[in-house]
Amino acid sequence: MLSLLPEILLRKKMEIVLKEKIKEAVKIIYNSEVKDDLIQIQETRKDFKGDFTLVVFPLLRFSKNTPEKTGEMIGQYLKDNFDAISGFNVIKGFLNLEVSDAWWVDFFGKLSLEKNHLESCLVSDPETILVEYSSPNTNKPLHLGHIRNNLLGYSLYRILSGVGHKVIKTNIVNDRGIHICKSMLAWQKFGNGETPESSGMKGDHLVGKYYVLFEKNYKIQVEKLIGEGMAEEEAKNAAPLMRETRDMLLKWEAGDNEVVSLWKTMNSWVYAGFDETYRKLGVDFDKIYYESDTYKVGKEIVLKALKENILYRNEDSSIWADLTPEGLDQKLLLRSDGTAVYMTQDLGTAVDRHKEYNFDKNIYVVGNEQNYHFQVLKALLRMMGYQWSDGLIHFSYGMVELPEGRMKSREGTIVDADDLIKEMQMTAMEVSLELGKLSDFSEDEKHEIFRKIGMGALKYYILKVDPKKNMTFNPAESIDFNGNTGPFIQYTYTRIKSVFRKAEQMGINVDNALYEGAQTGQKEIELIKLMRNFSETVTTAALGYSPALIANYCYELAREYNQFYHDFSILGESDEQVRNFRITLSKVTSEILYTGMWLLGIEMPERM
RNA sequence: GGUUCCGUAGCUCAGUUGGAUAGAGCAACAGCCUUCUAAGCUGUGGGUCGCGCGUUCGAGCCGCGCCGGAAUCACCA
Repeated sequence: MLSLLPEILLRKKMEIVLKEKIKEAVKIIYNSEVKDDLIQIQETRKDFKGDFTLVVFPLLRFSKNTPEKTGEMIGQYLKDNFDAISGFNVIKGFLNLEVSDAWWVDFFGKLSLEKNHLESCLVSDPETILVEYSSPNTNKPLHLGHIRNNLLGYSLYRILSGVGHKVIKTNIVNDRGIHICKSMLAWQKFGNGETPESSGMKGDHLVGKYYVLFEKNYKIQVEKLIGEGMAEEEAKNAAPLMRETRDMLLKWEAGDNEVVSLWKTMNSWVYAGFDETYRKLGVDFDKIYYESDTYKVGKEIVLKALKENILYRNEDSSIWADLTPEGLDQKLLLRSDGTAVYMTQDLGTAVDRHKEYNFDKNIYVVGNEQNYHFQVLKALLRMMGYQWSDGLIHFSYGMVELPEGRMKSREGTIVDADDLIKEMQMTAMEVSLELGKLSDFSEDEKHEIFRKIGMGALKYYILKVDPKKNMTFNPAESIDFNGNTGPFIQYTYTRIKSVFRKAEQMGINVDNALYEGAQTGQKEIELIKLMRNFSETVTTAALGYSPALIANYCYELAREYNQFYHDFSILGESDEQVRNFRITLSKVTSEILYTGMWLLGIEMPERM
């Protein structure tokens, strides 16, 4: 259980103190001891007057009175005995408590002094957490699905390290296996020595081209065999290309020079391509694992478990686990020809990692299509006696679909990551140029801004959705920069920055704007209330692995600020105290927006 | 068929220990720039929260049963 540090207590203080006061009230008025969980305090809904609301229904057993009367009694007690409460009203069974403006302003004063708004979110018991994300295959370029994966993984890293954990970003590269051999074989057969240099193609795209070429020719062979009267399953196995691929995999595992050399060359092309895409996405890794290393560890583990009779060998000498006692199925761990499967290497990777980092948690950012795989992985490790398998967490996120349905390589509907990134930045450029606010910037500066806006739009669009859910990626909608979007939040931020530039011109010191005794309005209080929720949102996001909570929070704060900005003049305010108060309000808003977006891996431009 | 997940406005999504009259954005329509950035703000319309039963003072949220959809159950990864 998470214990609260003093910083978060500050933010939660009102609820905690209120609870104590209400317990006191019930004790004095009704002579009863109340348990904590019967005192339900929530923020008052906007359509009612008040700041905090006590749900009185659970207390009726003590008052033996109507909800209205009970609310009245407790409300009156609080008003009389608690300075911060300036008034109350009772509607049905809800006691709405009004907190004095002075309390809010005082709270905001403390908030504005925080150097880093994440301090209030720090956990008291930091853990060592590995976050594995991206996990590409080296036979194809990255696509939209990988983008969601990378953005979620990276944001998770920011959030978890932001609240104080020691986080290691890892990537496991799927650089071996039958699928890799397919591209290699196709290149050997049809490539005529083509390289990224000779073709001018990005390496990962070039290799992907040969993978597609393989599938195309393989399909023709299979159809031909079926036409000759062979059953489909048999034809798939008997097709010459498939046999050659399997041979190649055997040679690879045996360390055949020619095959290994080709493999190294083609992989290096792919890595160069991936590095470029990662750089554009703004993600990176502390440690990269290669399955070409870990599958060996996996094999050893499997063979050891076989000796211990945890696994069994089939007649054809393939090795299996019987997971039926766990409610799962039989699982193959080594093929009859002795080669490893996906699960084998994942076993090896997990054991390797635990040896190296002794992690508390190992979070796998992997799509929900692999839910079963991770259920099996955990069960296997448990079976084999690895206690730490409890720390394996499958961060299972939903698929990205297009308005017309799933992406299908067959139908050419795969959204390529590089294309998409480029398109978003182009759109940002078009919109910016049309609005024409950046005419005094150099070309380089402008492009840096377009990049931030384009990526901000893309990242926010994807991260605002609950990771667990499948999402629809609507291209037309994703390039809309109005409403609940990344650019909307960036825009709010740049507006504040713009105010500060103006303030500077006017000779006003933004960092030290004193506002003692400033009169506040309802809108200002609303903003303070929202800002108060930041640390709790981040904490919940960290515990629930949900960047979406932070995204939606940022949106809400930006929307609230924009209303404030629209309704009130900041620098034009004649009362200096009020003006300074609004300046500080703007400053803290910009800080929180910046930090929130930072947790999502989204950069903020200073102007747009 | 087994397992897991999902179903909220025309569309995309919020709605976290069960709480008041279920919220945003997009799209449509009507307004607001001599003012700190209109990528903004305001307003209007739009809902049997898939259906039914149950638990509860109270259910979008919890339980059971249906209906609809997705994923998975490979000697693929």
